[in-house]
Amino acid sequence: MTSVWTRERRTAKSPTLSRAQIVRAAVEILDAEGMDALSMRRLGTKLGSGATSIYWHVASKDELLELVLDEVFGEVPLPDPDVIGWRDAVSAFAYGLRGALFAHPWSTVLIGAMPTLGPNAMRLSAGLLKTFKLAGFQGRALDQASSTLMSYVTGVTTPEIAWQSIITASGMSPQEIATDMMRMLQQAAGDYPELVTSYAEHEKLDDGVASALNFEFGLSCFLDGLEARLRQP
Amino acid sequence: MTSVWTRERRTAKSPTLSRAQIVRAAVEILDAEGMDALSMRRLGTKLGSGATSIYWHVASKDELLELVLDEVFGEVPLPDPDVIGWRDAVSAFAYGLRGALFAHPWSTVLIGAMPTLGPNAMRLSAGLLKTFKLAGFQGRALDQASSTLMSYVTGVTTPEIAWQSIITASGMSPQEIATDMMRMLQQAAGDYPELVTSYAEHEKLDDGVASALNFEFGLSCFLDGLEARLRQP
DNA sequence: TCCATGCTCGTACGCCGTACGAGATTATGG
DNA sequence: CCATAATCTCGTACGGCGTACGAGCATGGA
Repeated sequence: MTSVWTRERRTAKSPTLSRAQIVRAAVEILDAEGMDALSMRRLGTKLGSGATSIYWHVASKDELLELVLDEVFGEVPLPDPDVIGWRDAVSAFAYGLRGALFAHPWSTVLIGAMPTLGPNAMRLSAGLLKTFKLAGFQGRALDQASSTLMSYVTGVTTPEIAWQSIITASGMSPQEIATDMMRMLQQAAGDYPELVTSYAEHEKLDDGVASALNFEFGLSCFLDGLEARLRQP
Repeated sequence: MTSVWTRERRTAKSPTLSRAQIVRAAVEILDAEGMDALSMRRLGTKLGSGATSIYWHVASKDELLELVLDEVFGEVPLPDPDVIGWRDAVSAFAYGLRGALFAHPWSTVLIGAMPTLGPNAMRLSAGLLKTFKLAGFQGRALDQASSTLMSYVTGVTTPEIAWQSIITASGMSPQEIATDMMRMLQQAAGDYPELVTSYAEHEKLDDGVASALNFEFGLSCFLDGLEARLRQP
């Protein structure tokens, strides 16, 4: 079979181990030490059980990762468009999703590697769909608007997180990084001047601030485009 | 050190093995059999050399993967905005990138996992920057427009590819898949009706067509938003 | 001829995911 | 209250992984 979500659950009511516990422990390890640190043995140890005991509750490590990813989606709040209007609701949702991904930086690599079909992911999709429907979208455009928005958020957040992870993992000072970057720009064939100025532009800001501005920029462009489409379909 | 791109190259002029060969062979394995099939031993065998010989040319498997990812970016054509205008150039670029990612479906998981700082990635960034500059963007907006566009393409392509990979990997008929999907939608708590109708909508089209329409939709929304921003900055 | 340098590769280490089946625990129903 | 079945745990083992290490080989300059 192909995914946790497309097969019936195991009955499972055990005192010592449960899916929920396993998933929670896995998230803790991931948050604390990242993907490489998560092994079934390690997880077993953390749960105070044998490594292979986990396999009764979960078919494989991949399946566990699907569960764990859906857990991240579970943290995303779903604002009510009836209260704050569709555009603010979409925007708030986007920021919420972005926040959840940042809170669990390992999640972005999972998104590319497996289906996002879990109940929490579906809750989000349904909520977003409802929001866009309220805005006035219908038919194919409705579907497209909501799936595009989701993809935009993950797409733009992914490299931000990758970038940040590299920096914190390398433990280098901003200055050292800048030196390396310059060396690289120089040695790149062609010596693109646009990139240098663009990088310099970037460096004037704190990384977090630059990220946020970037996110806001793309999001509002996209929403503007959507809104225009709403006026003349 | 943190990335292949931030350290000086090894001199390397060998008759029997070279970076280029290694990378090419790796891409072939990946294209033919996917990420899981790529191991250093396997790659060594394919190259007719010892597995560990590779390690003179490449510091680690991660580094190899960085090289391999940049190879994908190398396949993306960079249209000339002076000839076809900025908007068409951006659009053509977006489709080109999308095509390259589809041609190497393993590439999307790499994007989330490592820096994209290679010479080919930089060539693309620089070209895009030049295009947007010609369109009239400047300062921070210039940088934002181009990085957002890049992220949009990867973000929207990633789940499409993931979805497609799952389907082809499972080897199930479309009918079986539909059944599974319905089962899943039913068992999801709440039984979201929006999702069912949205899924039904989707099912009327060929998967490839639906993907393409979706991509075009988001892209043109985004470009509309950009264009509006160009008129009143 | 000898040596420095560039390059290959066999071996080995410590991990990994997980198949398997024997055992422990709990629930059932006679 | 016991027997049997279902549920759940886990030690062992297998094959494969990335790669550290150092001995070996080729080559070209002194």
